[in-house]
Amino acid sequence: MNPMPESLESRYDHKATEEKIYRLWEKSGYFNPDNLPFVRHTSSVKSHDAKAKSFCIIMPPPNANGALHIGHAVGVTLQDIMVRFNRMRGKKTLWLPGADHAGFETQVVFDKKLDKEGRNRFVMDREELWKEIWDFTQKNKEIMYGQLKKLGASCDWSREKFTLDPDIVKTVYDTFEKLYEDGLVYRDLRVINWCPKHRTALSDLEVKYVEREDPLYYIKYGPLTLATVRPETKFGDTALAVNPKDKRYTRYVGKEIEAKGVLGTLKFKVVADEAVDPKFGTGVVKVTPAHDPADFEIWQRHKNEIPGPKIVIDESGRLTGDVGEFKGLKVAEAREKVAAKMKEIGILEKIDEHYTHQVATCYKCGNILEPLPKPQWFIRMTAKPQPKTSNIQHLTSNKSLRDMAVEAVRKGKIKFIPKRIEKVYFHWLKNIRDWNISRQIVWGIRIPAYFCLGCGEPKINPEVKARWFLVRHGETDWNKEGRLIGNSDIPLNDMGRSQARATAKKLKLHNIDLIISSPLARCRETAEIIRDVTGAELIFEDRLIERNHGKTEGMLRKDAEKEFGNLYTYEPRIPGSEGYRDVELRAWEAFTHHKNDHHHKNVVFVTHGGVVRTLLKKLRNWEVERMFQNPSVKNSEVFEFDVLKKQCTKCGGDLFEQDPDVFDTWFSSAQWPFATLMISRGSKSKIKSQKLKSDFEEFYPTDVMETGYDILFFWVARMVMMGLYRTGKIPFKTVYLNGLVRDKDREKMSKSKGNVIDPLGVAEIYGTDAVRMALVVGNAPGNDIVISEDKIRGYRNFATKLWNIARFVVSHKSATSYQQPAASKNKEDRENLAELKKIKAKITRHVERFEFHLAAETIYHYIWHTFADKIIERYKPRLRGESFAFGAAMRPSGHGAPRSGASEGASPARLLAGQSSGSQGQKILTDRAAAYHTLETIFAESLKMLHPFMPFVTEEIFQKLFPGELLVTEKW
RNA sequence: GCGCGUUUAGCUCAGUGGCAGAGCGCUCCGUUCACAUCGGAGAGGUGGCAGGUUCGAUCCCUGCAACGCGCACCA
Repeated sequence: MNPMPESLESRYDHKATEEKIYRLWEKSGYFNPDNLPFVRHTSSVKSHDAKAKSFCIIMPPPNANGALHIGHAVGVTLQDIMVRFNRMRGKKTLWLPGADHAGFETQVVFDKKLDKEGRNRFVMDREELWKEIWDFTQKNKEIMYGQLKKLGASCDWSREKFTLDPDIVKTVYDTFEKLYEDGLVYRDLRVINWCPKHRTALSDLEVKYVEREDPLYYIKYGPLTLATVRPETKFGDTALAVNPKDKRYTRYVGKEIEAKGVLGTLKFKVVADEAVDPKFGTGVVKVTPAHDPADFEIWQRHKNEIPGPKIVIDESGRLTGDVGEFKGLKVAEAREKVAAKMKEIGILEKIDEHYTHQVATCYKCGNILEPLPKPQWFIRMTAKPQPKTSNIQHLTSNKSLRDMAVEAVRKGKIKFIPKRIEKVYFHWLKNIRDWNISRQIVWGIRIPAYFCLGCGEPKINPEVKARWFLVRHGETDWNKEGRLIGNSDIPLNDMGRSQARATAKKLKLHNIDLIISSPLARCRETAEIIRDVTGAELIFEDRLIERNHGKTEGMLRKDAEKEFGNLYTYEPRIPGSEGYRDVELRAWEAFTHHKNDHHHKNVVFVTHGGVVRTLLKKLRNWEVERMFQNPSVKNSEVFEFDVLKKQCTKCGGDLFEQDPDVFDTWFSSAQWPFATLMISRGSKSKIKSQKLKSDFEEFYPTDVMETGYDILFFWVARMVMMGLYRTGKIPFKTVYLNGLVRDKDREKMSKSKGNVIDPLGVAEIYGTDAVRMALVVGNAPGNDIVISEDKIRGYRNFATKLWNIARFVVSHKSATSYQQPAASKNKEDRENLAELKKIKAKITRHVERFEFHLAAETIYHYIWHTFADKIIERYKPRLRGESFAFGAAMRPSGHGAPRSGASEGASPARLLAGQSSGSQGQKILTDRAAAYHTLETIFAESLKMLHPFMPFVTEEIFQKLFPGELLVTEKW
């Protein structure tokens, strides 16, 4: 027998309740599918048993770079509805939570933070910056998880994953390696989308085209005239092109024409290419392969005829190279000045001032993107795998990634809700191009590509045996003053010591075993600081001392230069000095000697600027000129090399340098469904011996992927590709796409517009349940969601209504346990229970069909306008024992009495003495019990049906009504 | 240019081949024992426009318009 229910407070206090209830759920452990109990059958209302035994949703990991917004709340609510519903139906239900490091997005957020602090990542040390962002995301992650709990997310926290967890990173590396082995990933020089502000490449998806009106310049090129909006790229022109069918220009094709240019006379060859539209402009285009993707392709088609990319714009969007007086100007300034100059020298024929076109901009900062030629890693979307090794057994499919993704949906293995999204999906895949996955930022998963120092051959995901570092000593006073220091024993100054400490701290992350240092004071001190911080062994090596400057030692560099000319020569020039050749000889001898002895250790060489230079030359196989062109080594600067277990297959070298770039976050996100589930939980032998299924076997393919339609291409399509590629199976069976949340004026919410609704803020005011309900009702799949505080308030009122219904029901509760009552013979009871059954079937159907908005509205209406307004009102007389006095509902038969007699002490205060004796009194009593039980059954079922939508208030009431029971695992 | 979506009450949105729905807002009435964070009653829609299919269309088809979105592009 359960204890008597507590009476309810007069008001529902969501603040006190929500936290308490979430703790109760967590304590039960039922969010972890491994702990789920056998489902009890407590209801007289039948529901069909679920056929499938498990149910799994992988939560789209929110970005760990800020608080959750209302869009997250939509997703969390919809997923939680599905998860709670399926759990209540007895399925082994897993909802796996996580967080995304969100490479570029987080980098941008962090850049802004740095900017506010007057800092800038481009001058920061990689490791230092990484550590800071790591701390930043970890902090955000914890806040975010707290927010998910506040939203009632019933996910399994024991399986929580972060996209930078080592096991996830390993999976991502393995995928990259497999792609490489299958010939589906390659590194190539292409003209890519470059954001000059963020200084990184972007994928095609991250480009936002905006319409702009710009002048269209008609420029005379010798006998021809062409139109361009970018006269400033003229310096990078390497040819002219016309359409092969354009008769006007046939006679020029293959010929070289001479043209007057801003910087003098130019000669260009004219090529014929289909890409040129004869109807646009004059039908002649200039070919600028370095700064226009289309021109780059024209060049590739005419490689033998015309010169390749000639770079005239740099990474910050300024003119560079052979551009005369325009050097250093930003693109926009240069455009005007070049145009003015053209006009001046009479080659500007005319200007169409109102030419509208689409301009590629950065989707984050809105700056105009600069097409630049850069070698990047690309994934082939439309090519079949071509394994590098002859062993093709490991191939999961012989189809291109694109074709796999198309087929899975075409064959109906993956269903989209709403269905119309399929068309968009197919259309995108049809036109897809190779995916640039390199990003020139620090925050992310660093690409596991190592380039052989000897020959440049890449090695993917190799085993690293040891890391070797070249470090220049910290600053000395002579450095500061600009004096040449060779073998003089000048100590570090304060700055030098602090530089050395910073470097030491960084090196500590790499578990240094050995420090090999030049014995000169400035190196010795630096090395000792590194030793003290890292605890590594320190030895000295005479062959690492600085170049002997001979007569110039101790002189100010400018004075020395004045007197002796160029100081930086391969052969000795200054009396008594060494040339770089001499330094190179002895330094390389020392390096190889120690490498033989210590190749398995992590080693730091502490040495001098000149020595580092010569070592870099040898290591990187530079020509002599390249060594001198390269900027000089800064005090305490570090160069890292990796010693790989296996030698380079091409040249036999074992020293490599890792690609500094990181992956596009979506590359790792694309692997999220299987990466999170492939992680071994407990020992494999345990799983094997107990014949337990691993998470991957149990839950993959997952059931539903619920996310916003705005990341259909970014994420969903790529998950399908990567899932199929790695596992041979689809990652999920159904994709449910929700809309974007808009404000009352249908504006997209954004921080900059200031129209954001903070879901946690309004939850604090109106309760989480009200927010969830407001986000679900009227929210058809794929349609944008309009939310207002009024609507939330409306559902807060509903929670209050529910609470008051509970107060009424509980106040009539007898000392009965919650058991299945015998069927009431009372017509009214039977009719109401029959209607309840219908409503339940309807709601079940709606939820199964992902029509959550309809399910929510149905239960809302049933509870308020049927149960509360009609049923309760009609039952009031019976509950008061008045029904017989009016000869109402119940037939004069006692058979309908529920098994669990509800007589003694039932609703004590309301039992009037006169009615509790005699046969008439008995009938009244049994009718009251039947009425109550019907009411309680309907209410309990209503609570269940509402629970996925409004979990907190329903659980709280359930606790009061049936102390000791848990609604969260009640049988649906 | 190609494609997609939307157009229903004052506002924001659901839904259905057969008397048109919700929330909020509005009007009137009501604080008696679940509930004023409420209850009761009510006003309010030629369902964008024009055709077609049908016994019957808000729903299906065609065209148009307005708004929104996605994709692709030529300098």
